Amino acid sequence: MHLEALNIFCDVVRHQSFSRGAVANSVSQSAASQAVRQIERRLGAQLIDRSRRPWQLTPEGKLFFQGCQEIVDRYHELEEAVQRRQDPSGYTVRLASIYSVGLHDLSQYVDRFREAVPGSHVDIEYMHPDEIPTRIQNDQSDVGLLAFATPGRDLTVVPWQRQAMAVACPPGHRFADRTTAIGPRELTGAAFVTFDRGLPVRRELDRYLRRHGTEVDVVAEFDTIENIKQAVEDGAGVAILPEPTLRREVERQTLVAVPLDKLDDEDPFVRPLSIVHRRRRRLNPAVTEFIRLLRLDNAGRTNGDAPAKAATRAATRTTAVADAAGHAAPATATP
Amino acid sequence: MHLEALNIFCDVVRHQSFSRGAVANSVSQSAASQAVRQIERRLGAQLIDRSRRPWQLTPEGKLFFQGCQEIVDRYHELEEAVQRRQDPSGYTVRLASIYSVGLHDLSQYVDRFREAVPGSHVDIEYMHPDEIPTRIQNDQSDVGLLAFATPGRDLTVVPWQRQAMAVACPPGHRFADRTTAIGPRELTGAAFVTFDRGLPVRRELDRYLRRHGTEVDVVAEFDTIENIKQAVEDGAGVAILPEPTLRREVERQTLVAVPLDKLDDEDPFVRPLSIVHRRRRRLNPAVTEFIRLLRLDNAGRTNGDAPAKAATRAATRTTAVADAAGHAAPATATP
DNA sequence: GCCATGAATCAGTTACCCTAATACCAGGAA
DNA sequence: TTCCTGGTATTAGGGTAACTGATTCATGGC
Repeated sequence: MHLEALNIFCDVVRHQSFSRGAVANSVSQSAASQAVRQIERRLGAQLIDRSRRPWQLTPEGKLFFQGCQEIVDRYHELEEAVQRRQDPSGYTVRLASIYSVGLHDLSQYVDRFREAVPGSHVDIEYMHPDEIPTRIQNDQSDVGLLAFATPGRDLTVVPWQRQAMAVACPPGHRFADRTTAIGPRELTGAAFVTFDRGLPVRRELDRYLRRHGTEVDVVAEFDTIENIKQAVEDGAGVAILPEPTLRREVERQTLVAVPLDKLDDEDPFVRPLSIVHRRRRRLNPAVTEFIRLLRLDNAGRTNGDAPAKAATRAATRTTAVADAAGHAAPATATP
Repeated sequence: MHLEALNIFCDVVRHQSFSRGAVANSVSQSAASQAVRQIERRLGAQLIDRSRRPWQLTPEGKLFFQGCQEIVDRYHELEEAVQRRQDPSGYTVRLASIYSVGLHDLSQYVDRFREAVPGSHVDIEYMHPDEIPTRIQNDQSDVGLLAFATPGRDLTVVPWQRQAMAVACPPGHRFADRTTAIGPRELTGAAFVTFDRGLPVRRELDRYLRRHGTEVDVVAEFDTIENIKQAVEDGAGVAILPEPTLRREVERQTLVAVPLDKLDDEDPFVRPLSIVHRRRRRLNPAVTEFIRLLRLDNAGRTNGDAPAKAATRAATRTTAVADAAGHAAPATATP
C-alpha cells in the first residue's frame, strides 16, 4: 500500500471532496478517486458511502481515517527525525501570516524561539488571509496568524492579540490635531478609505459603523493595509486601521493616528489576531513550543489602546492548547 | 512510499540479511536490495553501513527501523480493525506448536480463551521445532510452543511447563515391573531409541546421559515422539521421553513409563516447554490475553513428576510478559 | 592469492499509476 | 417530469516504477 494513497484518502476526507483532496496532493481528481477505490478494494471494505450527496464516511471509513491520519503523520515525523539526525540544523516552523502582522512584531518571538530551541528556524510567509486556512489544512504551513479567524472542521483557533482600532488621517486633516478620542459618529460623511468587500475585517468595520449609525463616503477599497495607508497619506480620505500597524507612519509623521472613542457601554472596536493550527492531529514539538512562546507574554506587549485585561484573559483562557504528547487539544476558542 | 518497502526494510534488519528479508516478503533478493536503496535515496540518508561484513545499521537506520516497525505494525492493526468491524467474527490467534504438545492439552486453554474473548478463534498448526521461530519472525504465527527454546534477537521466550522425563519401555521389558525410579546408570548398554541429531532435545538427552557416565546402544533415531513410541512398542528398545506424552499409551497398557531417579543433588531432567512470541513489537490484544491464559494456571496442571515448585517459580518469574499497552516486554527469561 | 558468501548492479519485462476525456449520477430548478 | 449542474466514476493509453534472473562486485576467511 502506498503511503501517498493513504494521504490522499485522508485529504479527501478532510476536505469532504475528492477533487479538493486531489488538489491537495497535486494529482488529478481521477487519481484520487482511483486511489480511494484501491484502498477500499484491498481492505475489502467500503470506506465512503457514495449513494447520497454529499457522500459520507462509513463506520469503517471513520475508523480507518483516524488510524490513517496517525500513521501518515507518524511517518512524516519519522522522516523528519531521520533527516534531522543527519543534519542537526533543527526544526523548522512554517508560519503563514497576513501581511499586516509586521516582520518587526514577529522577529522578537522568532528570536526568543531560536534561543529556546537551539538550531531551530522559522519560515515566515506572508499571504492573503483566505490562503492561510487552506495552507494549514494542506500541511503546507504549521501555524497561521490571522485576523477575525473562525475555527473550522480541522482548524483550531487560539486568540492571540486584540489590536485597538484608530482613525488614520494625513497630518493636515481636521482630525489631526485632536487630543481626545474620536466618536464614530464624527466620521459621518467623511471621505473613507477601507478594505475590499469580502475581507472579514471589512464586514466587521461596516458592522461597527452601522451600529453607530454612521454613514461614510467610501472613496477607495484595497486588500492590504499598506495600500490603505498609502491612499490616506495621499489625502484620499481617512481610514480606521489597527493602531499597531500605524506606528511607523506616526513616528515618521506621515500619518496621524487618533484613538477611537471606546464608548464605555460596549466592547471597544478591536481587531482580534489569532493563532491557527491544524486540529486533531499531531503537532511537531517545535511548533507546539513556538505557539507556547507566541502566547506566553503577548500581554507584556503594547497593544494599542486595547485593555491589557482583555489580552491577558484571552491568553490564559486557552492555556492548554497542546497537551504534553504534542497533540492538538480538542478544545477550541473563538475570539 | 510503499508500506511493503518499509516492511521489507524491517525484515531485512530483523533477519540481518537482505536475502532472508526478501524471502520473508516473497520477493527476490534483488528487489529487497533495491527497495532498501530506494528508501535511503528518498530519505537522503544512509540506513545501512555496507562497508564491513556483516553490515550494520547506521544511527539513522536504527532510528528509522524503530519508527518503521511501529508504523507497519500499526497499519496492519488498522487493517485488521477495519475488517473486524465489518465481520465481527473476532480475533484469531495463530499458534504454532511442536507435535508433542497434544491437541488435548491445548484444547482446554483454547476453550477457556474462547470463553474469555467471545468470537475469538485459535488456529493451531503443528510443525517441526526449527520452523517455529522462523514463522514467528515472519509474522506467520503469533505464538509458538516449543521445547528447549532459546531467546533470539526478536524472539521472547516465556517458560511454560517443565515436563518430567521418564523411561518408556514395552510391557514385557525388564524395567516394566519396576516400582522404584530408575537411575540413569541402569540404562548403560540398553538398546535405546532416541531423537534425531540436530534436535535440541537430543542434545540435552545426550548431555544428561554423558553427565551420568551412561553409554547407551542407540538403535534408532526419529524426529518425532510418536515415532519413538512406536519403535519402543515394537520392542526396538527403551527411550527417555516426557512423561505427559506417554499418558495415553500407559493407559492403554501398550507402554510402561518408569520415573527417572531424581538424584537429589541436582536438578531433575525435565523438558522445558516455552511460549515464544515476537519481541519488541506490538502484540495483538487477543494474543496477549491468550498468553496470559496459557501461563495463568499451568501450575494447577499435572506435570509428570516435575516439582510443582519449579513450575510455579517459572510462571511467576515472568508475570510482566506483556504490559497493558500490548507491547512485548523487554525482559526475557530462559528456562 | 584464492575461494565462498552475500549484496549490488544490469537489462528486460511487467504491472501499476497517472492523466485526459468522457460517462454517470444525485439533487435542485423550471 | 425534464433539464441542468456540480461532482464523481470509468475508461483507454502512455509513462514509469518495480520486479526478476543473470551477472558482477566486495568482503572476510582460508
